[in-house]
Amino acid sequence: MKKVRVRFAPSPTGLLHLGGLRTALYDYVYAKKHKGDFILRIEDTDRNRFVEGAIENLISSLQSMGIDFNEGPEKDNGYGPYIQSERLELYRKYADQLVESGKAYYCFCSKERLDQIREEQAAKKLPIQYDGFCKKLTKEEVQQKIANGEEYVIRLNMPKDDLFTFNDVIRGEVQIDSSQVDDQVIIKSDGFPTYHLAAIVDDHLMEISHVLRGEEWLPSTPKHIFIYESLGWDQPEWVHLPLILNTDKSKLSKRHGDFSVEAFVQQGYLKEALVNFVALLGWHPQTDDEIFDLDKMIEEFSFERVNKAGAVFDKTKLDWMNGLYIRKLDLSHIVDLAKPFFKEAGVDISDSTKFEHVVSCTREYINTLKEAPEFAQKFYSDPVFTESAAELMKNEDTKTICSYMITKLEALETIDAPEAKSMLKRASKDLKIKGKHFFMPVRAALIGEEHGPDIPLIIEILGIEECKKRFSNALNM
RNA sequence: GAUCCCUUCGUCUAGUGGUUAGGACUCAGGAUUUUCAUUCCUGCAACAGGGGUUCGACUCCCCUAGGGAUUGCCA
Repeated sequence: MKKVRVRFAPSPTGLLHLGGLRTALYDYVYAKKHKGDFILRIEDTDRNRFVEGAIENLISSLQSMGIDFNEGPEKDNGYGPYIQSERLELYRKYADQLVESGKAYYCFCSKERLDQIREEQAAKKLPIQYDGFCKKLTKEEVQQKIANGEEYVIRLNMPKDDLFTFNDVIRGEVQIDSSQVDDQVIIKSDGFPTYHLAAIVDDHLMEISHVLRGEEWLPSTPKHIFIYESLGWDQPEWVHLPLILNTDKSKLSKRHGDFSVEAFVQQGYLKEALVNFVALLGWHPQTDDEIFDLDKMIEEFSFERVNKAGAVFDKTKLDWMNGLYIRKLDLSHIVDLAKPFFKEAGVDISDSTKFEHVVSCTREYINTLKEAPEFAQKFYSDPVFTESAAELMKNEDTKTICSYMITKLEALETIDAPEAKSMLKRASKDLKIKGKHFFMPVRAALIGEEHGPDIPLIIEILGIEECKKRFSNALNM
């Protein structure tokens, strides 16, 4: 069997988005599973859409998700360069070869003419295609026009009465009548190739075994097959992945919000959750397990378990899963990840022992790291009282409890949660105030809310001095 | 308009001729907890429709409908 070599080939036109992440993920786990190579190739053949810094961002986003490519820019394994704009001669060479063999031809049609024929075809409700006008040009005429400096493109000379039948790993046999396939431009007037030529040339030269790409490429696959055949090359396996959709079922796009990996990370989503969640959009392991890491996915991944239908991206479930990981992963790891969010919120977290306690407590309540500072605000600044908590403070019992607590705390040097717990127990007994009539006022006095974390834990986090301060403040309300 | 792809709870999905159609998220109820959150339990909720094939269809075939993608000198 041919060595597995798969590639993720994004265009540097922006940030890595969820769809790209999933494609890269499937590429990666498939390569890993079959001890193959995972190649990153940059498809920057559209100079107009190139975004400065996008290549670097794509690479860092991938790495931040734990997806490493073992071949690509800066990691040449003999198949480079891996950036298409550095491979222009190659595309030109094969385009010439296609022209030579009659599988492609020069076209000098103006944009105006193209627009016009499209308009006419639309009016007549015909398929919209190039009409082959320049196909009849003789070699001499072509030479003459080029010599005159006329702008040109090179188009594929698609057969018109053929049936393209190919096998898609996900969908099975797909048939497309060649009359439906346009004479696609493969070399643009600026001399750059289009995707259709560049991707095929590179996939062949880089010995790609499986082409994983979005389903939107399915209709143009005949063009690609035609190039393979015309050049006498063997086709790779076609693996068209189902689309990730917006809630309205349209292809996930920027118009509906920012679905970049970077944005999710900034919103406090964990790579474990993002990867896990996105993997499930179109793929499912054999078991009912939904929580898994990259290693387990490598073990279990197969194309047979990839779905055909598009998957709607549902943030609610991502939130749940993210919360799960926030609670499940090592505390120290979550503490590190939470730091930037607190810093950004302007919280002084220099007391690392306290901060660790705060995070340990806070993570039980949140689904994204971004929510953490707001929840933890009660541990770092004076409590903001809810209306009902403030009401509680006026209660006589509350005053009694607070004074009692202050006295008891004064006798202590340090306190931890178990000690606090027994102190509270004694207090409740001594004061003969029980259950929520005792605990609610205490919590309210300490954090300004009736509901929230375990009181002993709050006391431990706050420390003796802060507790005393808050109890006496409560006394004066 | 044309071509192609797709169609199980609201959403992600399991299911490959015989199942009480399973799981997860959401939602509702309950248990635990001084409270909230977590956790656990229970519940609500689906095979797009119509024809076949078959002793038997969610599963196979056809049609219809719906959705999506493509239809660029973007990828």
